[in-house]
Amino acid sequence: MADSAPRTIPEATVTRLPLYYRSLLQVAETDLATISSERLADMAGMNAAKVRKDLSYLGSYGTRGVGYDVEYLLHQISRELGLTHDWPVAIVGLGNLGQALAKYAGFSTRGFKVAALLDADPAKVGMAVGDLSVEPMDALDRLVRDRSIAIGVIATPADAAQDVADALVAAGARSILNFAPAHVTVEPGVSLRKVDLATELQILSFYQLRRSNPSGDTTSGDTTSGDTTSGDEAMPPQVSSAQVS
Amino acid sequence: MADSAPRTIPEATVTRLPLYYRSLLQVAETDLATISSERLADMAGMNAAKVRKDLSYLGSYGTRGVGYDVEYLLHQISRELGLTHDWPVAIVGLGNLGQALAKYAGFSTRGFKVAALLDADPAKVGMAVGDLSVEPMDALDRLVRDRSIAIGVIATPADAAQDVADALVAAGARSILNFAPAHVTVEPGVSLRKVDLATELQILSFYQLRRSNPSGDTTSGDTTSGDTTSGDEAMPPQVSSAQVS
DNA sequence: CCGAGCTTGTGATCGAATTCTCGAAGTCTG
DNA sequence: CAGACTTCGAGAATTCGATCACAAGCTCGG
Repeated sequence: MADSAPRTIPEATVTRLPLYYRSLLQVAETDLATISSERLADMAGMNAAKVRKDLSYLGSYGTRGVGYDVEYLLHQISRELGLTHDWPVAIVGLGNLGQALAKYAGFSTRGFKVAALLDADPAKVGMAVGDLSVEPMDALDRLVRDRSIAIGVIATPADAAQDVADALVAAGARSILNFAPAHVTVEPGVSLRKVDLATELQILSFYQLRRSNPSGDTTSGDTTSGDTTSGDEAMPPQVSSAQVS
Repeated sequence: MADSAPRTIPEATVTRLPLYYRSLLQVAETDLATISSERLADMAGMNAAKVRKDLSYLGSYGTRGVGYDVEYLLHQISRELGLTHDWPVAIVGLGNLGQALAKYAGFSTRGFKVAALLDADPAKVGMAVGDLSVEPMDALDRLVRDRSIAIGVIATPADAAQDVADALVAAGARSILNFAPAHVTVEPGVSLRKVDLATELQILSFYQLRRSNPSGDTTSGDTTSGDTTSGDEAMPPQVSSAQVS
């Protein structure tokens, strides 16, 4: 038996596991007991070969000629992603975005639980958001400790992001998701991912511009409506890709 | 003279241009007129060689021994990204997230303008968010046409995402940013990017788990606090990476 | 129990992205 | 004006990810 399997899952695969997970959750609500790599690929917007290779990193969980057992695969992926219990998450910064995140239901149904809300603004402290109330920043250490928080979400303005990140790390958080449009650095051993709205839009803008205007001109006003079918010209259209922070 | 320069900017580079842009904006507010690739790399969380290679795809805009002229480079990048004028953006779905996005100030300062808000819920139609009011979905065609909207943002629940995407494309939008936790497909020629909160957290969770627990066990209750310094063991910590949709 | 038909798992291949390295080209000092 | 110093630009090498192709293994019908 033994785990001689090389436990090295490529990073690119890790980022796709949540997609498979989400698709499998959908399938699990139907009556299908098994799913083929091809069908799973369709659902996740992937191709079958990639799905199989990704899943093979977890182990040989499929059955040739049949496919993958949905429940079993779900279990394996959630085990791999550490979703068998809810992670407590702290949200720092309760402006528009922070409040929206705090109220976001999808959180709780996908392996996470909002366990603490913090804001530096005294006017916000004490405010109820969802079923939590906002705490002051100096409560961070205590909250992280008492509630076993390992993941922090930064939803502050850009200029506070680095300080908040430092505070989170100092308090013991080892994973940070940064929504602030600022680059923050953390010590090695702490995971950091970032989501930046403006960045995403700017990437879209790049391809949008190139589509209507192969050079780099910007004075051309509006997009000519009309031809909805053409346009597969030079740009890689539907891909989301990477940022480092 | 001529543009024999191969106008092929790698996709990975495109996703980083916004980061350079953001960093350069910061620099522009200081008195520094030029910046070296190394300093820019520091600011953006990158390494100098990558920055130089990325920028070289835009052209030879640097001066050896000196660095890059901040203003000039900003201009070139914003031209390349199509940020010299504001793109009108439509936001569909004004729940927590949609409202937060609509009010998000960073939008307007980075090349975009919220130009229309739509929601299928009659109870939300007419509601004022920021300085716009929410319109019904059947106004989509008209709004996209009249306001030259090319980019649509989906902030609906998952089960509405595909329909909204179809409607946006039919109305003439050619770029879509999807915040709903669902996979949507669009015809070739339409750009699609996705941002999924739960996905990001799950990726963090993966590495978090591996850090405290090199195998795949999940029954271990809480993260052992204490050793904040160790842990640079096997995981690639601070990288954000790609999803395809 | 055997052969036909699926579907997985994975070695091999291809291509893209990152990193390394160093010559070229500029500035600055004395 | 010469030589030391800085920094870019880009070829070369390497790493990483995606795709291909097919043998292995499973089920099912007869």
